[in-house]
Amino acid sequence: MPELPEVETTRRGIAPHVQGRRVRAVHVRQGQLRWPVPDALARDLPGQSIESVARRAKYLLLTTLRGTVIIHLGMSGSLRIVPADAPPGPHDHLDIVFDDGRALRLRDPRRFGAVLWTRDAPAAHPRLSALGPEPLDHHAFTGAYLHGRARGRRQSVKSFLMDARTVVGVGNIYANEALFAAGIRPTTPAGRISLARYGRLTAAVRQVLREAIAAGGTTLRDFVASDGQPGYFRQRLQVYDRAGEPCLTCGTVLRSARIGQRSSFFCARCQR
DNA sequence: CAAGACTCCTGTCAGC
DNA sequence: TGCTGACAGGAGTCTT
Repeated sequence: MPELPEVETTRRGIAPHVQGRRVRAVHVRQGQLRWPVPDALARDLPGQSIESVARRAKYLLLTTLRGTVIIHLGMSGSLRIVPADAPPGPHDHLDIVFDDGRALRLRDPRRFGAVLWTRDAPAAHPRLSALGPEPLDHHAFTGAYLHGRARGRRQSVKSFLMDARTVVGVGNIYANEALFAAGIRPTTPAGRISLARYGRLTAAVRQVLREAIAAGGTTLRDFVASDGQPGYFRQRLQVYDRAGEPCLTCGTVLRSARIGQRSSFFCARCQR
């Protein structure tokens, strides 16, 4: 169930096997994902070469000269490179088969993911057009940006940070971790946080995401990279899923709370 | 308008 | 052992 680091890990894993390859066929075994897989995918993609494998927010973009495949992994999706004749498992919904006899295979038990196809510029696609800045873009994602956007908002800073219109890619794990790293209580109204603290928050978000990417992401249950390997950031989590355990900074017992229907974890001493 | 609840789906786990 | 309910890394859509 990927956030930005897991999607980026997936992107880096599949890119060398996919880039420059020509698509031979598209096999859709279960087309009822978040949205129906469009018929145009299997019609237009075969014969095309993959020019690049990019990421915008948590979307993967496989670009060709004729259009772009847009893939979202939802909560439970993963992509693997497999021999095209490998028998699919029960949740292996879609294969993109390449000219080297291998395939990019999407597995997604919960089917919250999506595979879309657009012939226009992907940035203009309705799913991508209203997204906020990339968190690793330090020109766009600044303390001043967050502070200005939060003005007058009573929403909790955690929900504000997880809203893709504010900034993309920060899901539940990394929102919890970044707020801990910045020393900010997740329940604080977004509009009541100073410019200086937002500066610290943007730095914390970038730091946490960079470290998680370097560790290959976080595996809680079923996330695997395209080579089947889990991510190793779990052992570095400071607060996520650690309610009742001691804070690794000060020893205070960590607390949990429900914020916007999402589990939240914090240290009442380190985060104020 | 902003903010919160609800929804999609399957798997897993705690508690009885 | 088996059943039930809560919950899970997302995010679009609906309601208040």
